[in-house]
Amino acid sequence: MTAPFAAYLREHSLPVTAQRLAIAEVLLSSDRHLSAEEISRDLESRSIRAATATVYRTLDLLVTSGLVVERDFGEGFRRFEPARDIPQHEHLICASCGVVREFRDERLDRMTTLIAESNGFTRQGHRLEIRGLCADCLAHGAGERAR
Amino acid sequence: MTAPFAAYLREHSLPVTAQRLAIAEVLLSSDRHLSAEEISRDLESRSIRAATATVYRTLDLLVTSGLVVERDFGEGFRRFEPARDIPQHEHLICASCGVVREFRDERLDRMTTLIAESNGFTRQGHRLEIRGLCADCLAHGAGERAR
DNA sequence: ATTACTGCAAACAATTTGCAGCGAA
DNA sequence: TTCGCTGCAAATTGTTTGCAGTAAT
Repeated sequence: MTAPFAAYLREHSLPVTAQRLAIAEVLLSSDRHLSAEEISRDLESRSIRAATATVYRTLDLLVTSGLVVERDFGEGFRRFEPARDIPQHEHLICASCGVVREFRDERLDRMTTLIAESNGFTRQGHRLEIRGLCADCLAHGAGERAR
Repeated sequence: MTAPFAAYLREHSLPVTAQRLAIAEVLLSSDRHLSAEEISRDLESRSIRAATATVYRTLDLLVTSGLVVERDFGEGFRRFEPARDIPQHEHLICASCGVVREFRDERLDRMTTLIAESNGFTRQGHRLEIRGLCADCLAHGAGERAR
């Protein structure tokens, strides 16, 4: 899981350290959108120690390497997810429990390009978030991780 | 411009103070998406003094009153815009100069509702942002207010 | 008179930075 | 060895909160 990151580091003659690999491992093997704090906690639970600053510095590296993408769901902090192979996708966020579901819709690229053009802009990218209630939260009562 | 806010305050038996009116005036008469700091600076330039805390506390009031909406463009701080009468609109943001242009597209409501449903979610709302270069920045060289 | 507001400064949370010491290459 | 990394703590930034004093009702 961490091989591509190690490769990236070597290619750029940057030290391949235990902390960097551990952080990459946690994030790259996860299928969730993790915050810096969640990564720190995960490392702690695995009895791997890495200072907060190191986590942030490594996240920078992972983002510039292209292996990880940064997300901002307006929570007041950032989240990170493995880039995987999905070229562009959108997020469905449960307003109650916070679960994030990804989806892809081809129409959006075309649509946003047209909208941009009709406003005199040249499109570079877009971001769509849908908020709502997931099936679970709808079935059971109020959720927990609300915001 | 500040009349509806004064009305709101009176209806809720809350003091109508000079600071509150000044902050509402700055924001409600603006057609931009202002940050708390920009509002503070604007007040300063008009020689009106209001502490940062007061600006934030008044912004809370304006948002709960429904006269102002809060936005998060992932800049690390929030922006506020008068609610006006536009029920729902999206943002086109210039990646170079930061200018924000609003647009509306009816299809999005339907489209996002369907997408949510096909993923087992009940749609509550959505947010679409398109990033690109505005006509000006495209014509002239590199912009200034990049991020 | 009440009650809520205001400014100020301290408190906070997420993130960044400076620096001495440690560890890859 | 030589850089660059790491931990730690201090610094930053956007925002919130506690409190004594002040102003709106």
